[in-house]
Amino acid sequence: MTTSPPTAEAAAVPSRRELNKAATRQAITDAALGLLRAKGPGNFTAEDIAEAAGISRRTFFNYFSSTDAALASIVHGFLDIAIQQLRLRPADEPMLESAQAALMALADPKAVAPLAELFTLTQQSPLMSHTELEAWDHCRAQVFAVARERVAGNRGEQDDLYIHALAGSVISCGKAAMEVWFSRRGPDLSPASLADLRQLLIDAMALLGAGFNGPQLKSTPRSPVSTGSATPTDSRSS
Amino acid sequence: MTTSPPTAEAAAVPSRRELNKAATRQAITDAALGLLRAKGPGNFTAEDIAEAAGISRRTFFNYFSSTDAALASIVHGFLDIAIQQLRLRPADEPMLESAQAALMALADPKAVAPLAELFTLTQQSPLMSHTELEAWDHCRAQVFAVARERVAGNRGEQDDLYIHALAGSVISCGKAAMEVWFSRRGPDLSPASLADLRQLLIDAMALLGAGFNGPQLKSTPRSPVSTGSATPTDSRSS
DNA sequence: TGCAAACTTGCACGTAGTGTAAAAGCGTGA
DNA sequence: TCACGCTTTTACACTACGTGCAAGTTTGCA
Repeated sequence: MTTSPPTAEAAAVPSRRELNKAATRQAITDAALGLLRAKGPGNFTAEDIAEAAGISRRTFFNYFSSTDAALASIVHGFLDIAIQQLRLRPADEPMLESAQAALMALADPKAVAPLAELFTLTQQSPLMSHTELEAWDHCRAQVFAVARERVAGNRGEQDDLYIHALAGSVISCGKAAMEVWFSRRGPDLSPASLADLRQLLIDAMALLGAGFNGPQLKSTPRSPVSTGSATPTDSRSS
Repeated sequence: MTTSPPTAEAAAVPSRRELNKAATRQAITDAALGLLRAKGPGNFTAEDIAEAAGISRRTFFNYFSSTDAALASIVHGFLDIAIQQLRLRPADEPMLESAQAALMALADPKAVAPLAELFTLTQQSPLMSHTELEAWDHCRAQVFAVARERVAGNRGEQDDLYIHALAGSVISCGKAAMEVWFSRRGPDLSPASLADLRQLLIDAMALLGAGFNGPQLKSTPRSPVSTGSATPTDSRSS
């Protein structure tokens, strides 16, 4: 078994180089998060991260274009989970349902834990905004791509507005749910808190699907209002 | 006319200092835009801008935190027009209608001209993304503030999600309309093009109000579809 | 084993952004 | 008109960022 030939699927057996790169990348983000914990946002340099990760400053910049980017990779990893799930949904499913289903994967301790910590650590200062906004926008672009694939071939001209607006709104609502959840529960990752997050994500998508009619939601945090007819909650994927 | 006393309304007669500051600020953005025209994005430094504006490098940084920020002030000025209009709308009007009405002010040559040029000049390169995203997010925060004022006093707890999601979606849809318009018409500021923009903004809000039902809009660019029935015009908000 | 490609590293360079203190400009009252 | 405070501009110095480059080192493969 001397390294299976890279015939078609190269993702199967990662070569030594790829493993090293992945390990280094991980070491950098770990070091960055550690320094964030220890010194607080904005109180450490790229050189500090490199030193903590056991690499040179120059190598750090080979992996990330800035210290912010190193931390934002956590956000990227988080959002990629949702995108990954979104791509698995059937193409004929309504986008909002697909989005809601994909977002459910985010209410998982493994997924949110790094993000929750990052968020609580950077909450007090707007030093994160730059790259974090870009991460969300990158996710928006992914949703846009998925949405366009689904409508592709039809006309692809008149639907531009629809796709752009839909992708942006879905992201905004997902972001809104995350923000409300963070502001409510802080770093709480208990099952009850995660259930709350799940409900917020469902409610946010329901608001979007209902065109924001009615100035306020009447549902208490746990009430089964939202999904009733619109959402595909029946999939016992838990 | 020896400088009317600054009794209560100080905005009436701007002092010499304020005029100077405003002029300097304007000179900087003009210089930045000029350099962008001449050299292209990313091919000039903060010192270049300062020199072109007739000030020192240090003074430039007293006004803007980066070269991007100087250019993004154009975006800020553009979006502030909409926010200004939004605050003038009656408080009992449904948010989506207020938003649509406010957005109409953007389809004005005076307002969009700087933005259109900025956009065409930076379109080819992602060098703008950083600060431009922040400008839109700042606008989102303003919309959020307006929305919260309208619902204030009721409960202000359960509606957090509603307000966050609404503000974000409104911005996303406005942004989508602008993007589609730019990609369609480029720097075209003709009346027909502006009418197209107006229609796109209306359609975007209509999509939002209709919960993105129906995978695609059937309306041709000029058809009077939008406001007629699709929008959440049932004013008596539940 | 040896070669080619990929990766890391140190060095140097220009630029970004900020603190500080002196200089210039502005407002005001005598 | 002048002199006194406050604000703004400016020059200088300094740290950190981000990148090009030319070595050195590791990995893949024959």
